[in-house]
Amino acid sequence: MVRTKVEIKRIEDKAKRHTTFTKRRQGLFKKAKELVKRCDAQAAVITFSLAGNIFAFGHPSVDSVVNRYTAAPEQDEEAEKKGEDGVVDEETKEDEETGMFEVPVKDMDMEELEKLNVAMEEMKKKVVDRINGIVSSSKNEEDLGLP
Amino acid sequence: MVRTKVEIKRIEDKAKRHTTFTKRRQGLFKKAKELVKRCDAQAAVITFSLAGNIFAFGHPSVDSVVNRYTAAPEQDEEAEKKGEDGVVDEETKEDEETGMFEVPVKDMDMEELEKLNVAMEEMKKKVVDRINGIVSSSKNEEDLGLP
DNA sequence: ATAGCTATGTTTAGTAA
DNA sequence: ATTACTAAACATAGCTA
Repeated sequence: MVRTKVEIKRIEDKAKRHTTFTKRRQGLFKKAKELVKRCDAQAAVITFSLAGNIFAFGHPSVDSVVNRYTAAPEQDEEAEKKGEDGVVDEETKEDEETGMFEVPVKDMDMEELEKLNVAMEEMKKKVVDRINGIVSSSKNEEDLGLP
Repeated sequence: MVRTKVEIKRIEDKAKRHTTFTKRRQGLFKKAKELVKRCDAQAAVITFSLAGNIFAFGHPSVDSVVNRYTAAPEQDEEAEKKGEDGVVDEETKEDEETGMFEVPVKDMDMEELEKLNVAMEEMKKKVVDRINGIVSSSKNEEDLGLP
Protein backbone atom coordinates (compact mmCIF):
# COMPACT_ATOMS: atom_id res chain seq x y z
CA MET A 1 0.00 0.00 0.00
CA VAL A 2 1.09 3.55 -0.45
CA ARG A 3 0.98 6.45 1.80
CA THR A 4 -2.01 7.32 3.92
CA LYS A 5 -2.68 10.38 5.99
CA VAL A 6 -0.35 10.05 8.93
CA GLU A 7 -1.07 11.09 12.47
CA ILE A 8 1.78 12.76 14.31
CA LYS A 9 2.17 10.56 17.33
CA ARG A 10 4.78 8.26 18.72
CA ILE A 11 5.52 5.27 16.51
CA GLU A 12 5.34 2.21 18.68
CA ASP A 13 7.23 -0.23 16.50
CA LYS A 14 10.89 0.15 17.25
CA ALA A 15 12.26 -0.63 13.81
CA LYS A 16 9.79 1.65 12.09
CA ARG A 17 10.55 4.39 14.56
CA HIS A 18 14.23 4.21 13.79
CA THR A 19 13.70 4.16 10.07
CA THR A 20 11.44 7.17 10.28
CA PHE A 21 13.96 8.91 12.50
CA THR A 22 16.69 8.44 9.93
CA LYS A 23 14.57 9.73 7.08
CA ARG A 24 13.11 12.67 8.91
CA ARG A 25 16.44 13.64 10.42
CA GLN A 26 17.90 13.81 6.93
CA GLY A 27 14.98 15.91 5.83
CA LEU A 28 15.35 18.23 8.80
CA PHE A 29 19.03 18.78 8.12
CA LYS A 30 18.35 19.45 4.47
CA LYS A 31 15.77 22.05 5.41
CA ALA A 32 18.19 23.69 7.80
CA LYS A 33 20.87 23.86 5.13
CA GLU A 34 18.46 25.40 2.65
CA LEU A 35 17.35 27.97 5.19
CA VAL A 36 20.93 28.94 5.88
CA LYS A 37 21.86 29.20 2.26
CA ARG A 38 18.82 30.97 0.91
CA CYS A 39 18.33 33.41 3.78
CA ASP A 40 21.95 33.94 4.79
CA ALA A 41 21.04 33.10 8.36
CA GLN A 42 22.77 31.24 11.16
CA ALA A 43 21.26 28.04 12.42
CA ALA A 44 22.07 24.89 14.34
CA VAL A 45 20.25 21.59 14.63
CA ILE A 46 21.13 18.96 17.21
CA THR A 47 19.41 15.61 17.46
CA PHE A 48 19.74 12.56 19.67
CA SER A 49 18.17 9.35 18.57
CA LEU A 50 16.87 7.00 21.22
CA ALA A 51 19.82 4.80 20.34
CA GLY A 52 22.02 7.63 21.53
CA ASN A 53 23.54 8.67 18.25
CA ILE A 54 24.34 12.35 18.00
CA PHE A 55 23.74 14.27 14.83
CA ALA A 56 24.42 17.95 14.59
CA PHE A 57 24.60 20.60 11.96
CA GLY A 58 25.45 24.26 12.27
CA HIS A 59 26.33 27.27 10.22
CA PRO A 60 28.90 28.69 10.48
CA SER A 61 29.38 25.96 13.10
CA VAL A 62 27.35 24.26 15.80
CA ASP A 63 29.51 25.73 18.54
CA SER A 64 29.32 29.29 17.26
CA VAL A 65 25.54 29.18 17.11
CA VAL A 66 25.27 27.53 20.50
CA ASN A 67 27.62 30.07 22.03
CA ARG A 68 25.73 32.93 20.52
CA TYR A 69 22.51 31.50 21.85
CA THR A 70 23.96 31.01 25.32
CA ALA A 71 25.43 34.48 25.39
CA ALA A 72 22.24 36.13 24.15
CA PRO A 73 20.99 38.78 26.60
CA GLU A 74 17.37 37.77 26.35
CA GLN A 75 16.34 34.48 24.93
CA ASP A 76 13.13 35.22 23.15
CA GLU A 77 12.24 31.55 23.01
CA GLU A 78 9.85 32.22 20.20
CA ALA A 79 8.91 28.59 20.07
CA GLU A 80 5.33 28.90 19.04
CA LYS A 81 2.47 28.39 21.41
CA LYS A 82 -0.01 27.93 18.66
CA GLY A 83 -0.81 24.42 19.77
CA GLU A 84 -0.91 22.73 16.40
CA ASP A 85 1.27 19.85 17.48
CA GLY A 86 2.63 21.92 20.33
CA VAL A 87 2.72 19.13 22.79
CA VAL A 88 6.34 19.79 23.52
CA ASP A 89 5.72 23.23 24.87
CA GLU A 90 3.28 21.86 27.36
CA GLU A 91 5.76 19.32 28.57
CA THR A 92 8.35 22.01 29.05
CA LYS A 93 5.91 24.12 30.98
CA GLU A 94 5.07 21.12 33.09
CA ASP A 95 8.71 20.78 33.95
CA GLU A 96 8.85 24.37 35.02
CA GLU A 97 5.97 23.81 37.37
CA THR A 98 7.57 20.86 39.08
CA GLY A 99 9.53 23.13 41.39
CA MET A 100 12.04 20.48 42.31
CA PHE A 101 14.33 22.96 44.03
CA GLU A 102 12.72 25.41 46.37
CA VAL A 103 15.99 26.67 47.75
CA PRO A 104 15.67 30.23 49.11
CA VAL A 105 18.27 31.72 46.82
CA LYS A 106 17.15 35.21 47.66
CA ASP A 107 18.38 35.04 51.23
CA MET A 108 21.75 33.43 50.55
CA ASP A 109 24.95 35.38 50.84
CA MET A 110 27.81 35.27 48.39
CA GLU A 111 29.69 32.42 50.04
CA GLU A 112 26.63 30.21 50.14
CA LEU A 113 25.83 31.00 46.56
CA GLU A 114 29.28 30.05 45.37
CA LYS A 115 29.09 26.74 47.18
CA LEU A 116 25.69 26.13 45.69
CA ASN A 117 26.93 26.98 42.25
CA VAL A 118 29.83 24.53 42.51
CA ALA A 119 27.56 21.83 43.87
CA MET A 120 25.17 22.32 41.00
CA GLU A 121 27.93 22.13 38.44
CA GLU A 122 28.98 18.76 39.79
CA MET A 123 25.47 17.50 40.06
CA LYS A 124 24.81 18.57 36.53
CA LYS A 125 27.74 16.55 35.26
CA LYS A 126 26.42 13.54 37.09
CA VAL A 127 23.02 13.87 35.56
CA VAL A 128 24.39 14.24 32.05
CA ASP A 129 26.71 11.29 32.57
CA ARG A 130 23.82 9.27 33.86
CA ILE A 131 21.77 10.17 30.81
CA ASN A 132 24.58 9.21 28.50
CA GLY A 133 25.01 6.02 30.49
CA ILE A 134 21.41 5.01 30.04
CA VAL A 135 21.55 5.77 26.37
CA SER A 136 24.73 3.80 25.88
CA SER A 137 23.29 0.79 27.67
CA SER A 138 20.15 0.70 25.57
CA LYS A 139 22.32 1.11 22.52
CA ASN A 140 24.30 -1.95 23.49
CA GLU A 141 21.13 -3.92 24.01
CA GLU A 142 19.93 -3.08 20.57
CA ASP A 143 23.22 -4.02 19.04
CA LEU A 144 22.94 -7.56 20.42
CA GLY A 145 20.75 -8.57 17.57
CA LEU A 146 23.15 -7.43 14.91
CA PRO A 147 25.85 -9.57 13.28
CA MET B 1 3.28 33.53 -11.99
CA VAL B 2 3.49 30.45 -9.87
CA ARG B 3 6.40 28.60 -8.56
CA THR B 4 9.31 27.66 -10.72
CA LYS B 5 12.11 25.30 -9.99
CA VAL B 6 14.06 27.11 -7.32
CA GLU B 7 17.80 27.21 -7.02
CA ILE B 8 19.10 27.04 -3.48
CA LYS B 9 21.20 30.15 -3.30
CA ARG B 10 21.16 33.40 -1.44
CA ILE B 11 18.13 35.56 -2.08
CA GLU B 12 19.39 39.02 -2.89
CA ASP B 13 16.24 41.01 -2.26
CA LYS B 14 16.06 41.81 1.41
CA ALA B 15 12.30 41.78 1.85
CA LYS B 16 11.95 38.52 -0.02
CA ARG B 17 14.75 37.04 1.97
CA HIS B 18 13.04 37.85 5.24
CA THR B 19 9.72 36.55 4.06
CA THR B 20 11.32 33.31 3.01
CA PHE B 21 13.15 33.13 6.31
CA THR B 22 9.92 33.42 8.24
CA LYS B 23 8.22 30.74 6.21
CA ARG B 24 11.06 28.31 6.17
CA ARG B 25 11.83 28.79 9.84
CA GLN B 26 8.26 27.88 10.66
CA GLY B 27 8.55 24.83 8.46
CA LEU B 28 11.81 23.81 10.09
CA PHE B 29 10.34 24.06 13.57
CA LYS B 30 7.33 22.07 12.56
CA LYS B 31 9.55 19.35 11.16
CA ALA B 32 11.58 19.28 14.35
CA LYS B 33 8.45 18.89 16.45
CA GLU B 34 7.19 16.08 14.29
CA LEU B 35 10.52 14.32 14.54
CA VAL B 36 10.50 14.60 18.31
CA LYS B 37 6.97 13.39 18.64
CA ARG B 38 6.96 10.56 16.16
CA CYS B 39 10.39 9.20 16.99
CA ASP B 40 10.56 9.98 20.70
CA ALA B 41 13.90 11.68 20.18
CA GLN B 42 15.57 14.74 21.64
CA ALA B 43 16.28 17.66 19.38
CA ALA B 44 17.06 21.36 19.40
CA VAL B 45 16.88 23.96 16.67
CA ILE B 46 18.39 27.41 17.02
CA THR B 47 18.16 30.08 14.36
CA PHE B 48 19.35 33.65 14.04
CA SER B 49 17.89 35.83 11.35
CA LEU B 50 20.08 38.43 9.75
CA ALA B 51 18.09 40.97 11.72
CA GLY B 52 19.43 39.29 14.83
CA ASN B 53 16.24 37.74 16.09
CA ILE B 54 16.64 34.51 18.00
CA PHE B 55 14.32 31.62 17.50
CA ALA B 56 14.86 28.39 19.35
CA PHE B 57 13.03 25.17 19.99
CA GLY B 58 14.08 22.16 21.99
CA HIS B 59 12.76 19.01 23.53
CA PRO B 60 12.81 18.51 26.42
CA SER B 61 14.42 21.96 26.38
CA VAL B 62 16.95 23.82 24.30
CA ASP B 63 19.40 23.97 27.17
CA SER B 64 19.20 20.31 28.04
CA VAL B 65 19.90 19.28 24.45
CA VAL B 66 22.73 21.78 24.11
CA ASN B 67 24.27 20.65 27.37
CA ARG B 68 24.01 17.04 26.42
CA TYR B 69 25.66 17.82 23.13
CA THR B 70 28.43 19.74 24.87
CA ALA B 71 28.93 16.99 27.41
CA ALA B 72 28.87 14.21 24.85
CA PRO B 73 31.96 12.01 25.19
CA GLU B 74 32.71 11.58 21.51
CA GLN B 75 30.62 12.38 18.52
CA ASP B 76 29.99 9.04 16.88
CA GLU B 77 31.61 6.72 19.38
CA GLU B 78 30.16 3.28 19.70
CA ALA B 79 29.09 2.47 23.20
CA GLU B 80 31.81 0.34 24.68
CA LYS B 81 32.86 -0.13 28.27
CA LYS B 82 32.01 3.39 29.34
CA GLY B 83 28.32 2.84 28.95
CA GLU B 84 27.89 0.83 32.12
CA ASP B 85 25.67 2.12 34.86
CA GLY B 86 28.53 2.18 37.34
CA VAL B 87 30.03 5.35 35.93
CA VAL B 88 28.29 7.57 38.43
CA ASP B 89 29.12 5.59 41.55
CA GLU B 90 32.23 7.36 42.75
CA GLU B 91 30.85 10.81 42.20
CA THR B 92 27.70 9.88 44.05
CA LYS B 93 29.78 8.98 47.06
CA GLU B 94 31.56 12.29 46.85
CA ASP B 95 28.23 14.00 46.72
CA GLU B 96 27.10 12.49 49.97
CA GLU B 97 30.06 14.11 51.62
CA THR B 98 29.05 17.51 50.31
CA GLY B 99 25.56 16.91 51.55
CA MET B 100 23.91 19.59 49.44
CA PHE B 101 22.14 17.31 47.03
CA GLU B 102 21.16 13.87 48.14
CA VAL B 103 19.25 13.07 45.01
CA PRO B 104 19.68 9.41 44.04
CA VAL B 105 20.63 10.04 40.44
CA LYS B 106 21.75 6.49 40.00
CA ASP B 107 18.29 5.10 40.37
CA MET B 108 16.45 7.65 38.26
CA ASP B 109 15.01 6.75 34.90
CA MET B 110 15.25 8.83 31.77
CA GLU B 111 12.11 10.84 32.33
CA GLU B 112 13.08 11.78 35.85
CA LEU B 113 16.54 12.75 34.72
CA GLU B 114 15.19 15.03 32.05
CA LYS B 115 12.97 16.80 34.53
CA LEU B 116 15.84 17.11 36.94
CA ASN B 117 18.04 18.51 34.22
CA VAL B 118 15.50 21.17 33.34
CA ALA B 119 14.91 22.01 36.98
CA MET B 120 18.63 22.47 37.50
CA GLU B 121 18.86 24.73 34.50
CA GLU B 122 16.35 27.08 35.99
CA MET B 123 17.82 26.93 39.44
CA LYS B 124 21.19 27.73 37.99
CA LYS B 125 19.77 30.81 36.32
CA LYS B 126 18.33 31.94 39.65
CA VAL B 127 21.67 31.50 41.36
CA VAL B 128 23.56 33.33 38.64
CA ASP B 129 21.01 36.13 38.70
CA ARG B 130 21.35 36.36 42.45
CA ILE B 131 25.14 36.50 42.16
CA ASN B 132 24.90 39.18 39.53
CA GLY B 133 22.53 41.08 41.76
CA ILE B 134 24.97 41.05 44.65
CA VAL B 135 27.86 42.02 42.45
CA SER B 136 25.91 44.88 40.89
CA SER B 137 24.78 46.35 44.19
CA SER B 138 28.23 46.26 45.73
CA LYS B 139 29.55 47.77 42.57
CA ASN B 140 27.04 50.56 42.85
CA GLU B 141 28.04 51.24 46.41
CA GLU B 142 31.63 51.62 45.36
CA ASP B 143 30.64 53.88 42.54
CA LEU B 144 29.10 56.34 44.96
CA GLY B 145 32.48 57.79 45.72
CA LEU B 146 33.49 58.21 42.12
CA PRO B 147 32.91 61.29 39.96
C1' DA C 1 21.43 0.51 9.40
C1' DT C 2 20.58 3.17 4.72
C1' DA C 3 18.73 3.43 -0.29
C1' DG C 4 15.39 3.14 -4.15
C1' DC C 5 10.71 3.26 -5.42
C1' DT C 6 5.99 5.53 -6.02
C1' DA C 7 1.60 7.55 -4.76
C1' DT C 8 0.09 11.01 -2.06
C1' DG C 9 0.23 14.47 1.61
C1' DT C 10 2.95 18.59 2.67
C1' DT C 11 5.71 22.71 1.92
C1' DT C 12 6.58 26.82 -0.28
C1' DA C 13 7.66 30.74 -4.24
C1' DG C 14 5.39 34.27 -5.93
C1' DT C 15 2.16 37.58 -4.91
C1' DA C 16 -0.88 40.56 -2.42
C1' DA C 17 -2.88 41.97 1.84
C1' DA D 1 6.78 41.18 10.79
C1' DT D 2 3.17 37.55 9.55
C1' DT D 3 -0.77 35.56 6.71
C1' DA D 4 -3.76 33.80 2.68
C1' DC D 5 -3.82 31.87 -1.75
C1' DT D 6 -2.52 28.48 -5.44
C1' DA D 7 -0.02 25.29 -8.18
C1' DA D 8 4.39 23.21 -8.62
C1' DA D 9 7.99 21.26 -6.18
C1' DC D 10 9.09 18.55 -2.45
C1' DA D 11 9.16 15.07 1.45
C1' DT D 12 7.95 10.75 3.01
C1' DA D 13 5.03 6.03 4.52
C1' DG D 14 5.08 1.76 3.24
C1' DC D 15 7.65 -1.52 0.71
C1' DT D 16 11.48 -3.99 -1.04
C1' DA D 17 16.40 -4.93 -1.27
